Amino acid sequence: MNSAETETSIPEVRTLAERVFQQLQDAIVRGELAPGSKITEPGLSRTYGISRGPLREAMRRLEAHRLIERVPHVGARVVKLSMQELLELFDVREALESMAARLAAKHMTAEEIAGLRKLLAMHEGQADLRKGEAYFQREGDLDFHYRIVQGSHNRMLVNMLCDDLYYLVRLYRTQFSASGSRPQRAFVEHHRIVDAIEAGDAELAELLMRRHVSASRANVVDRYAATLRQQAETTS
Amino acid sequence: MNSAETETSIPEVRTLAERVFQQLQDAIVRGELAPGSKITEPGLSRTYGISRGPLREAMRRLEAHRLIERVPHVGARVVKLSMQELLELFDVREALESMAARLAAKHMTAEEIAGLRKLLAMHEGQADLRKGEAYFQREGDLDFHYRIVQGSHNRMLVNMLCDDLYYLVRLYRTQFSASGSRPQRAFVEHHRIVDAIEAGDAELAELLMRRHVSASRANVVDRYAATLRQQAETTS
DNA sequence: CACCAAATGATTGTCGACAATTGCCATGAA
DNA sequence: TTCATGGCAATTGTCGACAATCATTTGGTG
Repeated sequence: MNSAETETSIPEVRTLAERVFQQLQDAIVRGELAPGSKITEPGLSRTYGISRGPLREAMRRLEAHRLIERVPHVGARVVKLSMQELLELFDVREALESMAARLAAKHMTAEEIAGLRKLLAMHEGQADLRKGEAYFQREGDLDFHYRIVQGSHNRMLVNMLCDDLYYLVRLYRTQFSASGSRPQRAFVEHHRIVDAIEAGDAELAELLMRRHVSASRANVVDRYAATLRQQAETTS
Repeated sequence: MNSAETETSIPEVRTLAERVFQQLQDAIVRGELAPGSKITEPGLSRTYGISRGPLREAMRRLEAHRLIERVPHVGARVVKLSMQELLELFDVREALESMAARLAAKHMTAEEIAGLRKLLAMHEGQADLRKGEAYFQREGDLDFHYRIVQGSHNRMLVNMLCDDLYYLVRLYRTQFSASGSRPQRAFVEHHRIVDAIEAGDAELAELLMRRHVSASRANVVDRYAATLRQQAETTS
């Protein structure tokens, strides 16, 4: 929610390790740290001007969030993502987010639903202005899913999806540089999901969210296949 | 799989932090560390005879696994579990394990299915010998679910359920001291799930696993209500 | 020329100490 | 008696240094 533009001006976070963790997380998600690149403790220690103690703590947290991979006595490297792992992530999201939609239909308050409608209206306005520009749509899509998850009022689910998996989702988007596409389709699906939630139809909300994520997965598969085809043409 | 009985004889784990992490994890899950009790770094440092460095690393991992809760500059304490959080855990398990069953029906090999059948047969043999003794059944139940998850061949799912959530499940079992009960019912459901997996019926396997976890959740709710009633009688 | 082995360099794991922040307790005033 | 305030002790956060481990390179040998 609150943008993380305040770099080093105000020590919003209490501890050094927390701050460097957020900085590293941002750097990885934005692609500033190349995927698969080896990151070394003394190097980052010099870069961020802190000791290795808090840095190790930050790296531990990055590992827990699956943003880096560590092997004892060898080192850590930014996670290198394969297509298979991306599909695995989609399966997990399908399971978790459909459950979130079901719970949201039960527990979401009227105010939350109203905010959701307002969000969708704003997204469509932006989409009308800039067709094709997918960036805002992508962030908006993420924001939509984010709110549904929070509407489940299940803290464990919220932690899993919003604190752990969504950074991975954003990472996949930057690394595969695959836009969301599916421009209008997704909007309609979003509206239908909100309709089901507003009607308190948990089963329907769950089913629609499931199809929504599944369609997104299928879209990624198609785009990936197209990319492979294009690469084959370029090579030949 | 491989029992963790080798305490300190062979340094099976390479790093000290890893070892003390497993020890602490075991101590928490077994209830040796009281839930909600404050754990202090110098105290554990003296107890396990290691420095605070690796100990902090172990505590970070425990925090990532949701076994302890930390607040900066204040300290850490063993997670204190409420009924609401237990129910939230069940919802997450229902979503994740039903997806695991669906994927298992698609990807499980013949050998894995055969091993699953063998496991069920062994469980029933044990159950015949000691009716009411729920411990082995509980561990066996956990083992059954464990294998289904692994049968999904989805590494992300396996990590989430087997490396993160199952320690929480075991912790809830020890802290609420609620046995599995549902003695025969669960066995039948397990068999039906394997039947669906063997038939390659992903939809059915998913549905059955979903009902299975949901029924287990309802059972926990009933037992909890009974406990509350009993406490009310004792107090009055 | 290819392959194996030891040494080297760097990186990770571990440790003890210092500084900063927090919570608690005693003391004093209203 | 109760509340606020100050100081004190304990714990956490951070740092630099040492030891253990691994990857690489260089030298030697078949």
